[in-house]
Amino acid sequence: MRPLKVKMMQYNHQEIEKKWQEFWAENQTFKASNSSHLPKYYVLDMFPYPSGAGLHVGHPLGYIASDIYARYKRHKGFNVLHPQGYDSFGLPAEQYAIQTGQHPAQTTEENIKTYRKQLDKIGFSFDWDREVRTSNPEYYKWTQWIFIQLFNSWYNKDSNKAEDISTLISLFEKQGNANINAVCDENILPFSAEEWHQFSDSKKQAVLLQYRLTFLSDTEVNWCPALGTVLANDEIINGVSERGGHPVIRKKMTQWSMRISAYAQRLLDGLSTIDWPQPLKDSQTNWIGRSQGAMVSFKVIEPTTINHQPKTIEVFTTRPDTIFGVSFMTLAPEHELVSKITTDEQKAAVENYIEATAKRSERERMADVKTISGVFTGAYAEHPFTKKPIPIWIGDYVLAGYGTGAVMAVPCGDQRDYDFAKQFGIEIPNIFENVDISEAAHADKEGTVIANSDFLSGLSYKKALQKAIEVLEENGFGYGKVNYRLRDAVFSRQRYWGEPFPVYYKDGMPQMIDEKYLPIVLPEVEKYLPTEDGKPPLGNAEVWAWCTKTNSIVDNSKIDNATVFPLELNTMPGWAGSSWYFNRYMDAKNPTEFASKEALNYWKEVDLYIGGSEHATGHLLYARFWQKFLFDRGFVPVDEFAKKLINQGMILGTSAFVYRLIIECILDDKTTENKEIFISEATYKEIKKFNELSIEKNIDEDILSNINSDKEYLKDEIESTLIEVLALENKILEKININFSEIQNIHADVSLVNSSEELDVHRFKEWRKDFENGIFLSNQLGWTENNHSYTVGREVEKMSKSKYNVVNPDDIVAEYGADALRLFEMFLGPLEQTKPWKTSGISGVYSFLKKLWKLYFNGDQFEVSDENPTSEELKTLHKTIKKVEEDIENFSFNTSVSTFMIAVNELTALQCNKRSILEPLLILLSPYAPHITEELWSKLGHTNSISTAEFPKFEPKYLVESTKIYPISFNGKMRFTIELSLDLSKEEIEKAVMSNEKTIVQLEGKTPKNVIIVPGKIVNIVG
RNA sequence: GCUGAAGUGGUGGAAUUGGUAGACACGCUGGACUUAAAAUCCAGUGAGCAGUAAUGUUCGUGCGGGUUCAAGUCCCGCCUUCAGUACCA
Repeated sequence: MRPLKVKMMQYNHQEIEKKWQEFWAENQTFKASNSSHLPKYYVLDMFPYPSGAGLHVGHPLGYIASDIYARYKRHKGFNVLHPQGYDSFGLPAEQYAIQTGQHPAQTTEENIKTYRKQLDKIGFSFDWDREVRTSNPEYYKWTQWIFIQLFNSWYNKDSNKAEDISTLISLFEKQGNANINAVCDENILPFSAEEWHQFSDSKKQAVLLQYRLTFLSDTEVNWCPALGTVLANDEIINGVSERGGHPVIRKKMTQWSMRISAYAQRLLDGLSTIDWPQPLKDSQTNWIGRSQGAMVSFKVIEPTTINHQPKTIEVFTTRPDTIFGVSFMTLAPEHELVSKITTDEQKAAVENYIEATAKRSERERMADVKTISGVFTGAYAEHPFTKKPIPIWIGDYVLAGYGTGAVMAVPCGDQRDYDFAKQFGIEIPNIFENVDISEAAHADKEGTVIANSDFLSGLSYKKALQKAIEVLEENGFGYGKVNYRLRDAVFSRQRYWGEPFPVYYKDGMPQMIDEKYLPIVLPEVEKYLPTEDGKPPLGNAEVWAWCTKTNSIVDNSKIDNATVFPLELNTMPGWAGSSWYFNRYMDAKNPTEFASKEALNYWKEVDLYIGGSEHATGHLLYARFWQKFLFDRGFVPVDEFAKKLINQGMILGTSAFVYRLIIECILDDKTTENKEIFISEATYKEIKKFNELSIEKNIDEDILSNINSDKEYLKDEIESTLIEVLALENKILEKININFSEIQNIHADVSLVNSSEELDVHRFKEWRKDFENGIFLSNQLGWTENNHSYTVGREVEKMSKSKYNVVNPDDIVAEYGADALRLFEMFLGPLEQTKPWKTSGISGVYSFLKKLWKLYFNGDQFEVSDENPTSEELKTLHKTIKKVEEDIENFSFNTSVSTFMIAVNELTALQCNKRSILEPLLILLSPYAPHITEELWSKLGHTNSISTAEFPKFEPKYLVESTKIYPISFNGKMRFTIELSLDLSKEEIEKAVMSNEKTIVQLEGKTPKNVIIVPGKIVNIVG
C-alpha cells in the first residue's frame, strides 16, 4: 500500500464537495415552497437541450451566475424558486435514431443522465423536484392543451386581445363578418348573418380557420425531395441541403401556423416594460419591423378586346409622398396576378423567369443582391392621380412574403428601384426640388421638398406624407397603414421527435381532440424517416388513427372517415415546449392544470432570466407571444414572463498549435527522405512574414536580402539538427530542401500543454501516431530531445471537438473542485462579455481557497477565537460586505471574486482568526463557493446549512476614516502624496500642501496660478 | 450595407458620479525550502531614459482633434475586431 501522507486538515475539495452535495440532496435544502410568508424570487436559466456531447466549461457560466444570485437572495430572506429541466425534443436525437435505429427517447434519457451528473458536480442549488422535460407526456399534454386554446381563439382588434372563438361565432350569427375587426387571413370573402346560417358545417369551419390564432395554411417552404423533408433556412447552403448536398426547391405545403402577427404591436410595446438588454430589445424591434405608410391600389389596365374582371394591384409604401415619382411597378414572381395579367408576347419570358427564380432558395436570392433581374409582363396599371399607364414588371428583388408582394417603384427615391430602372431603361422622373439624381437615388427625407407632384408640390416630406394619405383616402385610392415585417410562424415539422398535434382530420378539416383525452402520446414507428410517398415520419405509424367513439388512438386499418379518422402526421417545432415551461415550474407536477392559480399568482413571473443572446428573435419572441395569449385568455396573471433578462457571454477556447515544415533530405547515397520538423510559434511567424513579403511586389532590396539571410540562417540551423538526428540512424545528410510556403499549423490537444505553454511532446506523439517521427525544435531551434522544450502557439477560437480545445468541467472539478470552477468562471471577466478560457489561470482561485481554509486553522488544528476583532479586521470585513453586495446586485461577479481575494490576503496578513470576522465572511462567500463554506460553517459549530444564514449587515461606521492620503498633482500630473486629516477645510489643506517641502521643490520658486482642492479627493496645483 | 458590443501591460481583466491608470489574478524573473521535482512561501514585474542606489523623469488606455484645473471615462471625426441581420418597399 502507498503510504498516505495527506495531513488530516488539508483542504480536500473532493471529500468536502461530495459530502455537501449529498447533504443538500438528502435534506432537500433547496426545495421551494409554493406558500410562504417570505417575498418570492424566481431565478431561471434558459432551458438546456441535453446533447450527447455533454457540457463543456462554457455551458455552466450562466448557471453559476444565476445560482450565485439565487443563493444570495435566500440569504437576503427571499423564498427562491430556482428550477432546472430539459428541452428534450429535438433534431440531434432524431438524427441519431435514423442512423442507429435507437429510439430517441432512449438516447435522450441517457444524455439527460450525463447532463445531470455533470450539473450535480458543480453544486447548483436547483429544486430538482420541479424538473420538467418537454418530451415527457405529462408535460407535453399541456403543450397540446395550449395549442387547442390557440385554435379556439381569435384576435379581436377592438378589445385588442385574444378571445374565445365562440364570441366570434356569435358575432357571425348576428351580423356576418363585414364589420368585424379581427386579425385574420387576407382575401376573406364577406358574408351576412343569413349566409353564415346557411353555410355547411365544414364551410363554417373553413371560415373560422381563417380567424383562429393557430391555423392551417399553404405556406412556402424549403422542400428537399431527396431527404423527404422540409428544411429550415440554416440547413441550406448555396441552394443545396447541408446534409448530403441535395437540391432544395421552394414549394407550397399545408402547414400549421401561429398568428403571431396579431401580437406584433403588443410585442413591441411590451419591450418598454421589461428590463432586458438593449441589444436584445433592438433585435426584437428590428425583427418585428414596424413601418408606417399607406396602402395604395393601382388598377390594371385591361386590354380592350377581352372582357376581364377588373383587377387591382395593392402595394404598401412608406413613401406615399413620392407617388408622383412612380414610373413602373414590380411584382414578386410568385404574385398571384402575374399569370393573369401577362400578355401573350411576354408569356414565355415571364414563365422562364419564374422557373429560374423558383430554383433559387430564398436565402440565395437574398444573398445575391448585386444581380438585377426582372421581366416585363406586358401589362400596365393606371396611376391613381395622373391616370398615366405604368408598366408592370416582375423582379425577384420584391419578396412575396413582405407587404403585398408588390411595390410601386419610385426610382428617383429608392436605390433598388433606381438600379432596376437603369438596368432596363425605364424613365426616372425627378420629383425632388433641387436634387441631382443623375448618379443615384435620393432617399433622404429630411430637408427634401417635393416637386412635379400636382397637389404635393412644394411640400416638405412630413407635410407631403400627410397630404398624400389624406387625398388617397378621400378618393378611395388607398389608406394609411402600419405594416410589420414579422410573419406568422410556421408551426409544423415533418419530424418524429416532437410533440404530436391533438388533431384528426374529418372531411379534410382539422378537428381538435377533447382536452380530457390528452396527452396524445407519440406513436411507435419502425423507421424515423419520411414514408416512401413523402409523408412525415408519423406516416410510418400503424396505430395512429382517432376513434371518436372510444376516444382513443386505434389501428390505422380502422379508418373509415365516419367514426375513425386519420391523425395529424406533423409534429410541433422545437419552440413549442420552451414557450411556456417557465410557468410549469411553478407547479411542475400538477396533473389537472398546467399550473394552479395559486402557484401562478404567487410566483407570477421570472424575476431573473439568464441565457444566451442567440435566442433573441426565436425563443424569446415566441415565449412572449404565448405568454400574452395565455394572459389574454386569463390563464396567467402577467403578460410578460420575465422581468429582467441577462445574456451571458460565450466562453471561447484557447487552441494550441504546433507548426510543421516538411523537409526534403538528400543523403550521401543520393536517396531522399522527408522529415517532419515542428518549429515554434516565433519561427512560424517569421516564416509567415517571409511568405507575405515575397508575394508583395516592389519590395526594397535591403529587406529582400535580409529575408534571404534569415532564411539561410534558419535553413542552416535546421540542417545542423537534422545531421544530428540522421546520425542516430547512421545516415549522412548531404543537403536539404525547404519549401517555406508549405508550412502548416496543426491543432494540438490543449490538455497536452502546461501553464508555460510547453507541449508534452511525448504524449503528443502518442496521441497523434502519424506525427510519431516528427522532430520538435524549440524557440532557439534546439532539438527537444536535448532538454529543450517546445512552446505551442495560441489562438482564441470557439470551443469545438475538431479544434481540440474543449475543456470538460468534470476534469476541472476533479482536479480543483467545483468551488474553484465556480469562482474561476466568474473571475474570467464580466458575465455578459465573450471571453477566452485558459485552464492555467485556475491556480489563482484554487490557492485563494487554500488560503481561506488556512485562516480557520492553526497548523493542523481547527481554531477560531472568540476575542473581539480589531478595527482593522472590522474594516476589511465591512468593506468586503459592501463591495460584494453591490457587485451581486449589479451582476458584477468577477469583481467580487477579486474582493474576496483582497479580504483573505488582508486577513492573512493581520493573522486574523476571530469568529466574529470569519463567520460572516463565510456567508458572503457561500453563494460563490458553497461547499467549502458549508464545511467551515459546520466546523464553526452550526448544524444548519449555511444557505439559510442571514446575509451580514454592512455597518458604515467601520469604514469611517479620519485621514486621507491626498494625491498632489501639478498641472494634472500626480507627483506625490500627503496624508492629511479629513477634518481640514480647503484653506487648511492648501496651507498644509503649499508649505510642504516637496511642493516647494516642485514649484521651483514659481507662484502657482491656481490651486484646485477637492476635499477628500485630490489637490491639483496649476502653474 | 444596417444594427449592436468592444478596443487598457506578455495574458484575463480592474478603475461604480470626470479626480493617484494597471486593483485582483495568470505568466515571467530572482530568492527560500527540497537530494531533486511538485507544492508552498517571499520579493520584483507597463515602456523608455538618467542614476551604484534611494529616486527622478518622459511616454502610455485603437487613431486624430476638442472641452476641462483634471479625460480610459464627456463631445466631434475616423480605424479595427467580434456578434446579429440582410433587397422590408
